[in-house]
Amino acid sequence: MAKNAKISNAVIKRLPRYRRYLIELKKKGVEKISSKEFSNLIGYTASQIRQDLNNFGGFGQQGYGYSVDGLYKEISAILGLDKEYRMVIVGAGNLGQAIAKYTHFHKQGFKVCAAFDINPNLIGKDLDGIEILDYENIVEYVEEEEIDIGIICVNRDNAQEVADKLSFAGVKGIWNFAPTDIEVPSHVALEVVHLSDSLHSLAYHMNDIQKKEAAAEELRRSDKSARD
Amino acid sequence: MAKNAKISNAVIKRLPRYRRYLIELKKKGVEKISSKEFSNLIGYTASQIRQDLNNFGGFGQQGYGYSVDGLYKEISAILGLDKEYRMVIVGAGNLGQAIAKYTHFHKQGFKVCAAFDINPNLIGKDLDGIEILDYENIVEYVEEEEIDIGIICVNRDNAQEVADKLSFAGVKGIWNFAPTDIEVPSHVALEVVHLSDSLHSLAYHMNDIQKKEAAAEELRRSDKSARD
DNA sequence: TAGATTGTTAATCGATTAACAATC
DNA sequence: TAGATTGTTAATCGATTAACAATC
Repeated sequence: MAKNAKISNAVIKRLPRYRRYLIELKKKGVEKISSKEFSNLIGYTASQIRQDLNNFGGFGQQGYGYSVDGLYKEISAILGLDKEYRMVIVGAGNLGQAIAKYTHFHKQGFKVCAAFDINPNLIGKDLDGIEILDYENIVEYVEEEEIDIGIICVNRDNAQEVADKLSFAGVKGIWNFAPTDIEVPSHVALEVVHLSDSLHSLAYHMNDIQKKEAAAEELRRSDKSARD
Repeated sequence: MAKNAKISNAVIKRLPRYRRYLIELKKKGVEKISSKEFSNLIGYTASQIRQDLNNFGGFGQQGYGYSVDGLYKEISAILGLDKEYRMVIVGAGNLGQAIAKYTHFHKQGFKVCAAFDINPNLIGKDLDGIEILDYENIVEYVEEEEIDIGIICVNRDNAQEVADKLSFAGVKGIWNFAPTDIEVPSHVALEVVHLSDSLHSLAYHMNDIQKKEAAAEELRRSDKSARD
């Protein structure tokens, strides 16, 4: 059964992934799956899968496994994906516009209701049905339209100011794409996407692989010369 | 001094963040910082900061602290940011176009050389100086132009095929934005940005906060009625 | 030199994996 | 019922934090 203990973020971060694989299984018509079969598919240990799921409840059946559809529905509910979310984008530059147009989120119940900017050349424009409005009016819009999530796509220097305004206006969550760290009140959830950090991490791993390959090559070379 | 042991990914993921704060400090003209001062700023413990840095070398000086500029340069070098990287985008839809136009990466030495698509309506177009080319020709382009990184912005179903082709063509790293897991050869570095997963995680935390607030409210209510 | 702060070892904490009794 | 597989406790592993000797 469901526990009251705090669930670690490592577990939460795995849930969307479980859910993606369950969607694939459903598509293939698979009706049940054991933790061992799931382990082979998703790459987590069977033990970890059972531990993770048991944080939320006993969704399986001994001797049988887990119902694919049942588990899909449970995880969707845990993540809150049985609800609809209303979002605004702040900063209608390239990234903001791309997210506005990215219909993928809309299909999953995350609706972009409007975008906001301070640039008079952008205000009034339409992005595939999503209007760019004046940032001046964001607080009343968020209140009146009952916006749940604010997406920050402004530059680094303005990110905190936008986060403060969104929090004040009453959003429940902030999705930050600005390349800086921001602070939000404890009643606002914060999720960060640091694209630059991600790219830097990629650069590290690329160089690490190169370095290891060079070292291995050096070893072969010196081995060979020792044999000669 | 630098160790040979494998450095955990948790450490690597913190390096770009250290670097961001060091840039801010440099801007402010701060020349040295102790692990304790850095801890107050960045929010990691002083102990963790010293541990992290000592994975790569003894960059500090006892009794003094760390040189801001020196540490910035060391971390930049560790991440491989003292080099230039040549990138291609595969999939010139909304996201691909946004990344192509996002000049932020270019400033940091990550140059988008071209975008690729199969859509005849897109091929030949120009995205702020970046041309959209025919995906047919991607292998020879990557080879001839010595591309280091492939950015996957195609849909889920085509992501693995694209990853295979990029790996075959000789990229050293793949940055995957497609909402699916892909496999790459061990000599290719892989970094993933799962936007949907991130959004789902945000949804979880929003609902978690709401649930806790509701529970706290309920507690106050029942407390009050017990007192009455 | 005395004070400050690192580099590094030891202790703690938390997350993952293994084992197995419960049970379908 | 026997076999399979979960739910859950125990053991292990790895990452973080604390402590302190080394040293600038």
